[in-house]
Amino acid sequence: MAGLKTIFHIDMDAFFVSVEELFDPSLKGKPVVVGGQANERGVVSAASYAARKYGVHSAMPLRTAYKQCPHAIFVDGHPHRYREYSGKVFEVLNRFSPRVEMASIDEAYIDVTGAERLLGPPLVAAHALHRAVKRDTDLNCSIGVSTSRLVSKIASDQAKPNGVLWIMPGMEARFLAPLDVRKVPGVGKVAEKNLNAVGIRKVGDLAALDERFLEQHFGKWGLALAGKSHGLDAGAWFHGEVGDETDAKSISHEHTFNEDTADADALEAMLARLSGMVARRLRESGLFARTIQLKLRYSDFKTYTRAHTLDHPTQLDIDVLNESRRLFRRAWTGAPVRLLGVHAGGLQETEGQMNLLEGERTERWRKALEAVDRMRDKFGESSLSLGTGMKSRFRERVHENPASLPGKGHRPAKS
DNA sequence: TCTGGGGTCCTAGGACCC
DNA sequence: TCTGGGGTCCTAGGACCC
Repeated sequence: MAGLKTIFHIDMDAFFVSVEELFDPSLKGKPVVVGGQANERGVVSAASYAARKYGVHSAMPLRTAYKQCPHAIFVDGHPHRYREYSGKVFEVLNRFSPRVEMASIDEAYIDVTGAERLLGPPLVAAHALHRAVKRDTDLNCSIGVSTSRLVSKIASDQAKPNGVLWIMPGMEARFLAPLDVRKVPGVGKVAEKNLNAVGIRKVGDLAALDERFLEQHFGKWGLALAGKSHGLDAGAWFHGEVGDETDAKSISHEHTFNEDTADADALEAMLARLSGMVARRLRESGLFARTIQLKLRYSDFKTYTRAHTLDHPTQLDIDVLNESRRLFRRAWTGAPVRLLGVHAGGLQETEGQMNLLEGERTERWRKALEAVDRMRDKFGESSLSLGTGMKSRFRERVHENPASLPGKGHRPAKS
């Protein structure tokens, strides 16, 4: 048994709904749909168990959810609330092990290998954690315990709602065998169909196959799938120790219009807003983007992306906007647009080589924009805007002299 | 059914280089 | 003449996850 790990996967039950219930207890026990109003463009972010009885589930269009369950209560999402409670969950987990990894806002892994003397046997420790989460956050979760991330994640899913499931070392394959292949993380609708087409329905069917067969049919992905069917962390799932920091690979923002629009001014104003949001997050995380990508979706849902790699990586609104606007003007057919997106990739921590003039220009802009960021923090997102969406007199001033933006010496008194 | 928003990873072709 | 082989970067698209 030496070398075996003990990994917990903690998954919050109906997380967004449960947080909303804390703020409005009258929602408890009722069919609740979080994500938007019944007649809005959008999808279900989370559905209460009462709503799930009517076939409502996450990712379902809101209008469909309304048809399935007209008496459901539709609630707008509150991301800041979910982040706050996600932080509370993290604090509880962190008391049990320093090796914590929030895999998303509502799920986490912790590695408790070697903590048996401190926490007791795996199942005892898991139950203690389950109680601690409930006591400190007033939220239910489910916990899977095993020797791998993969099996623990599948186990927490099987334990729902509000349960704990331990798959003892050596029992992994037997636990997985009767489950549908769709339960394996990484197997979605398309992969499920492709696997079914060659007669594979259960994880046990996968495990019984020669892995060379899977590699021949499905390539690298198939080989990783063979490993997963035996309970191993394989492929992209095999990422180092629990809690290892990984650098962000991209930053993006996108917006779906309430109604499709072919109004060039409105589209470019949105492009300016999205570019500003992306650039701001680049500055906040101290990153520079090498590649800017535009995303364009038309009424028929056909989606196009156009990317360009810059000579000099940037974190400035003006550069992100200039590039995304150039890509937009080249790509847009003039037809009504459903969605616009701006994406920054090829992220790095320095801006690299630059000549003196460019360096000075960049530095002036960076300082000005940091001042704008601070202003927005104080007075709200709409207090200042740059680029297309900006009031024209303000735009002139900025273009002539970025240093004249509110900043040092011009800062209004503290409120 | 009429399909959000923020991500990650993978594939595949062409350019370009040695 | 009639076509190499690998490596890396760029771009576009798609599956998948929460």
